[in-house]
Amino acid sequence: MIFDIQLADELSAIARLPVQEISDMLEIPPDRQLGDRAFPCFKLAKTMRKNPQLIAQEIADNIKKPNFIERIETKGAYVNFFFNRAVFAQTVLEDILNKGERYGSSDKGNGSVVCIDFSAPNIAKPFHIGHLRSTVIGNSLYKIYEFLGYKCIGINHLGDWGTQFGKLITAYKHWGIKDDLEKEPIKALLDIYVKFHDEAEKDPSLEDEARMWFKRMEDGDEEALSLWRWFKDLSLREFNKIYDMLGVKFDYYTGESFYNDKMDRVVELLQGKGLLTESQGALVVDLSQYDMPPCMIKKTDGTTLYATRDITAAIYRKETFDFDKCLYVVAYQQDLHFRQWFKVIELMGFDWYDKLFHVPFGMVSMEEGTLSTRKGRVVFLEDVLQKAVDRTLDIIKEKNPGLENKEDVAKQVGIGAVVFHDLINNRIKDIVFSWDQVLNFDGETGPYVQYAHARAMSILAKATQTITGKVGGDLLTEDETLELIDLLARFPEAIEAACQANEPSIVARHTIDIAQAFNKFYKNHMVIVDDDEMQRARLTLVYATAQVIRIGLGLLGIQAPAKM
RNA sequence: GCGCUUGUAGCUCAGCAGGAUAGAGCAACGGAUUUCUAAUCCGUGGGCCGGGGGUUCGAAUCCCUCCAGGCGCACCA
Repeated sequence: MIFDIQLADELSAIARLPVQEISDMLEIPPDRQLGDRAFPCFKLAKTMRKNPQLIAQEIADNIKKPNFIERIETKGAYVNFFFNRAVFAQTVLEDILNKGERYGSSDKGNGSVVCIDFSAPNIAKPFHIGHLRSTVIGNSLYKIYEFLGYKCIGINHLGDWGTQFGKLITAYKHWGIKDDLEKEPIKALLDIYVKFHDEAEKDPSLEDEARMWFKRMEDGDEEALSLWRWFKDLSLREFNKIYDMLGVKFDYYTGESFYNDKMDRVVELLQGKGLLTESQGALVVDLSQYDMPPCMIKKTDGTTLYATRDITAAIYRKETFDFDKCLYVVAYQQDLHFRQWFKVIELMGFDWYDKLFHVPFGMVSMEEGTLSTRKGRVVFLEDVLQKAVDRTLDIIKEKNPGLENKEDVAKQVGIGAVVFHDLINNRIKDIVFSWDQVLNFDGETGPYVQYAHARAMSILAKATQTITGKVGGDLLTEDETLELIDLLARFPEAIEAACQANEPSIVARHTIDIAQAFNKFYKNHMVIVDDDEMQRARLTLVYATAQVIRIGLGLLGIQAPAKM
């Protein structure tokens, strides 16, 4: 934040430490009574060989006070700074007013390219709650990076190739009904897929048939390929329904099949570098000196694997987009897989190996155990979204029956609740799916934030004054007001931190904090009051708050209805 | 067995490039609405920050070790 930099500047002049270091040391006291910012002097004690309390006192006595600091106190080894609340409010709100919906954005990225590989569902398999995380985390990272000036490329690396399609074709040939597939494609595909596994246990020849069909696909057989294409189209149509609901877009849908004709070259490249060794009939890159199992490039039967495709895709993306960073938003189960093939990229001599990042996230399971489509232990995302929307609609009918376009709002809020629920905690945490938690709209939830925003919008609509350029910071000095403004002031830092850690939850948390502070402010201070100046000042704060909440939600891929 | 990861209130979690008395939400109980949306707000109770060692002026945070859970460990993706 600009203030902290200014403060660090002045401190740096006295403490004789670099501004950055000082700025990192600045902290927020545990209690506002102590001050608004604090500078601990313990560390200086060593270099200056002096009692830290004395140092604190010296700093307090000698520092040139920036204009937004009203007074300075010391307590023990801490120098505590108290804001001039009027100046602080004035400056922060002016900044938000000026930047509008770009508040918190920057050009830090300077147009450098970030590829984000996310979502990547398997074709012909239902989109369940486990697939949601990659989708919403990736989508949010896309927006965060873009907001900070990066050029983002969202890639949906569809699971659209492999033996499972041989199975599907076989199953379709035996039991498929075209009408079912057109009507409810995913469910029909899943049905025949499950049936295939049941039948194959009794009649193993079905497996051979499936392999035969996949071989025909790989050989370019038109019948096999057109069925494959049909399945893929049907699936994509279904996936797009969900992506539409979530408001998620991709720049490319280059799935696994896209790299079929590009892998030979990579295998040759590996060969040329002398990295491939034969092991039990398969081709692998030995990684034993890096304490990892070998990375398999070709199976005994000569077909390629996941790693082969990932390596190929990475090289293709580097050549095509010249990315500065490539993020893989994939569950943590695959940690080893990524470490392995990142190492292979390094061994191949590509100096950009350190620009590849696995962004792992925790598992979703059910109380009964891990998700398993085949065992029927699965919750379809569409059902979750639908239930959340239905429940929202019930609540709206009860609480706000006069609301127009109820259905639209219910969608925004219901889906927002599900998305927010997935983004609020650190990505790495496992989630045990619970309807109670997903459908809870109280407290630290998406609807809570949206509600705060709607309240703010409602005030703006009802106000008798309008916002002028004048902020009236001298009227915005109460405790609750300062708390809110300080959170607004620190919002840009939260976005930076989220970007640096590839962690959308940081934005989600901060946005919750703002909503909370706003609700507190709302409770304690009437906005629409007779005093015109006061009304205008508070209105400005309300306007700024709504603006920032909207940005925060937007970065999470969540909408902010004006009424709910 | 080895590797990655998690362990903080009854539950879900934040805090973890060390800093002042460990914070939220949910659940429970008790309050607040003739005023801008009560999907809200206020209050009460609830904690050997997994255990033990170490580093430090200072450790939930860093290091070591142990314990417990999750995940992974070549022909699936």
